[in-house]
Amino acid sequence: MVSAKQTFKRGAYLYRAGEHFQSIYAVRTGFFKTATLLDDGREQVTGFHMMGEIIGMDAISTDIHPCDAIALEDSEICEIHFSQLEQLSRDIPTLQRHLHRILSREIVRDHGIMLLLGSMKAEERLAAFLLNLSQRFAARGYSSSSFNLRMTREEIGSYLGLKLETVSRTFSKFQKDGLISVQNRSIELQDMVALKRVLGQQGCATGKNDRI
Amino acid sequence: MVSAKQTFKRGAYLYRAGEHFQSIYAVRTGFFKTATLLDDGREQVTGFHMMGEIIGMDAISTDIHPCDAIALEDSEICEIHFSQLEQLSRDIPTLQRHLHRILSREIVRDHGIMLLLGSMKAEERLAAFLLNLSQRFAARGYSSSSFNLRMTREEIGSYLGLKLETVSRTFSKFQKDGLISVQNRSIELQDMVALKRVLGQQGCATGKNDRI
DNA sequence: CGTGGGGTTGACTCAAGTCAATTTGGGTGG
DNA sequence: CCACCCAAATTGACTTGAGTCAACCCCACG
Repeated sequence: MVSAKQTFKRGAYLYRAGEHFQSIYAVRTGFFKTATLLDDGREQVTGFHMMGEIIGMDAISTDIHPCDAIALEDSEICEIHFSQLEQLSRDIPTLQRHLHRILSREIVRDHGIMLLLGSMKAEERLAAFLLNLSQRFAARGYSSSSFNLRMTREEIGSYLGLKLETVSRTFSKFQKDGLISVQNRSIELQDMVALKRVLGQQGCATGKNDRI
Repeated sequence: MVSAKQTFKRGAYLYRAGEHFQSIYAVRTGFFKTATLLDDGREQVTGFHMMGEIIGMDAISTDIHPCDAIALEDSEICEIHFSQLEQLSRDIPTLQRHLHRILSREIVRDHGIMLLLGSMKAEERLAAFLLNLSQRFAARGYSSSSFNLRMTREEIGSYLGLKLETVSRTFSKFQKDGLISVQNRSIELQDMVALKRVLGQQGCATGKNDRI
């Protein structure tokens, strides 16, 4: 069912919008973004995906991938043939349950982002974003306070519903206030408590280990 | 598996956030909203659900309902016991596939809303909202151009990431421009082409029969 | 009949977008 | 190895769309 690992260079497409759906993919190492190209040419980022996360589940409903998946750094992927997975999950109830949980979790995550996009302001969005990345790195055994962003300011902005200038300005403000230290893609969270306070003031629950 | 229909009066809770998950629910007649209560007391609407749609799938991942589901008018519900559904879908591959499609479709819909919230402005959001409702009514054999809103301006705003005043103002503007006719909850779409143009200018694909 | 929740409208404010100028830094080819 | 180049990032000045606050209307309902 799980084919051999495949590797993808930075910038390579795992799949493209419009392609026929056959498999979902588990990120083994590296970092991906998923994004849809809008009619007017702009790109909307729908998610960032790191080690251990599953990509491609949004294609099950139509058998067509609705978005692109692009490696943001050299990455390794496990392809999971979906109809084989379905077959197997018929015989293994716990696998079946696990699959359903994963699908459902994706829905919950999306609701979290809807919340963020619908009711938070720029600083809160960025704080939520950084804390979420931090948690996900921590859960994978990396530093929770110091990491490299794999994506551009524009991609962050697209994901968070902000313009790249706003992302940049907000990072600068956080740095000025001593919450973080940024230089280019490398980030250090210097005062997580304060970052959480930025979030907390507007009241948004961030799922613990979840991609927001 | 499918228990007898249950009825819910307007304002009644189908389930509440925090309750244990056991079943998903198919709306037979009526209209529901799902919403989460934020820490600060405000409510965030995550969806509106009408005849034929399934509610509660976001609870599969944790076995706890993450949001409330509330009837916006007198409604009938079919409860679907989820572990029985899983059991059955082990024996009926087409049912299994159908379930997966439904779960995946929910993800796709959420991505659509993320798009809306992240990149559209007020008029575009409202136009998308109205056209989406119109499509869903049409798909169920009701008029696509004339219907009653079941929700308040505040609930629409919460769903679309706008304040109720903005919703009201934008309706008024649409009316002034001859795109729609509103009085209170009753809406008539008078110029769908123009409404689609409002959408089109920013470039957002609206799924055909999908709840956005 | 009141009363109150839902809705509309206006005046004002401000957060974020836009436009533009500059700096930085990584990658490439000579 | 260096110089150049271009994409990414930063910062400033200005604009604007939507939020805020407030007054008011209008039914529906007790």
